[in-house]
Amino acid sequence: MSEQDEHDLTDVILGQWRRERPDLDLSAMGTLGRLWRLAEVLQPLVEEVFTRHGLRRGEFDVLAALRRAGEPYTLIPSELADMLMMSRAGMTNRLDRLEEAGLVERRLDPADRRSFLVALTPRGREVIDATMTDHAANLRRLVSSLPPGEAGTLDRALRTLLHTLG
Amino acid sequence: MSEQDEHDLTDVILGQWRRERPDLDLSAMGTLGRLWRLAEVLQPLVEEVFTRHGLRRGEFDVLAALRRAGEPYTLIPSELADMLMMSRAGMTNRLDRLEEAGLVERRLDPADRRSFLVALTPRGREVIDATMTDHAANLRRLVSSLPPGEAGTLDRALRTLLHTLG
DNA sequence: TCCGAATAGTACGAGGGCTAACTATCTTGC
DNA sequence: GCAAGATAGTTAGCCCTCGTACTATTCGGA
Repeated sequence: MSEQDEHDLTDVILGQWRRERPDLDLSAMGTLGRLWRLAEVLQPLVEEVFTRHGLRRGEFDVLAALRRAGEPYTLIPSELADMLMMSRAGMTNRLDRLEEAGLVERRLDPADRRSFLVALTPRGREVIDATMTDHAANLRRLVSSLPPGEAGTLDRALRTLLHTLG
Repeated sequence: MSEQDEHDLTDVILGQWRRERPDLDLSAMGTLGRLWRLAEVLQPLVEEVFTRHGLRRGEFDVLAALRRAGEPYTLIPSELADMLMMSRAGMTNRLDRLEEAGLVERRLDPADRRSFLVALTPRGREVIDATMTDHAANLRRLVSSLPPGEAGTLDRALRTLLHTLG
C-alpha cells in the first residue's frame, strides 16, 4: 500500500495510527476495517429494498426463513430463533409484528402443545416472493463493480476465514 | 460451486433458495452473505479484547479516535460523532460513561462556548494504548489463517467495492 | 449592529435487542 | 405412573441507539 492510495477512510485512520503508534503491526487492521465498513455501507442499500416492500430487515429474515424452508412454509419459533441466531424473546416480538401485519399466523402444533407452528399466510408468501426477486437483483447490482474473477477470489477468501473462525 | 462444497451455513441457505426459487440469480448472495456472516462472527472475537480492558466497543471507538488524533488528544463531541458516524445524542451518552469512568474529561472550549473539548485523561491514555496493543495483535491472529497473497487480494476486492459504493 | 438562520450539546421517548424469571408442557428414569 | 429436569414461549426490565424538540451560542447579511 503506497502513499498515494490513501483515498479511503480506512487508510486515513491507518495513517493516523502509524504516526501515533509506529510500534504496532497494523497489517490486519486495514482489511478488517474495510470489511466492517463495507458491511455497514451495504446495510442501508440492502434495506432500501425491504422498506419498499413494507418490511424491516428482521421481518424479511423471518419470512425468508419460512419461504426457503419450502412447503408448507411452517417452522416453530425455536427453529426460527436458532436459524437467525437470536434470542427466543426477540423472536416473540418479531412474530407479534408479523402476525399483526397479516404476513404469518400462529397455528397449533399437533405434536407439542407448548409450541406452535409459524406459517406464512398467502399474503406473506406474496410479499416475500416479490421482495426476494428485487433483493436478488439488488445484490447483483451492488457487487457488479467487481470483475468476475475478483468476485470469485473474494468469495474464496471469505470462505477460508469463516471456516477457520466459525 | 459444486454440490460437495456445501459445508458453509451460507451454502446451505443458498441451496434452499435454489430449490425453492430456481428463477433467481443468486450469484451475488453467497458472497455478500458470507461477508455479513464474517463481520458478525468476528465481532465477539474482537470485543473480547475490549472487555478484558474494561471497555465496550463504543467506548473503545471514542478513546481510539482521541488517541489517533494525536497531541493534545482533544476533539469536540461533534467531531467525534461525525468520525464515528453516529448521532450526537448517542455521543453524549458515551461521553457521560467515559467521563464517569475517568477516561476522558470535558474541558471548556476557548473558541466556542456552545461546545467543549473532550480530552483523554492520563488514565484514558494508558487504557487505550494498552488495549490497542492487544487489539492489533488480536486482529493479526484472526486473519492469520489467510495466506499473505490471498489477504492482499481480499483487501483489493473490498477496496474496489467500497470505492464504488461509498 | 442587530436579527434570523445555523450549529452545539442535551433531554426525552420510541424501538428493538438481550438476559432472567416465569408458566406450561414434555421427557426421562425409577 | 410419577416426580425431576429439560424445553417452549412469553413477560419484565435493562441497555444502547436513534430522531425530535429544546436551549444556548455563534455566524452572516441587511
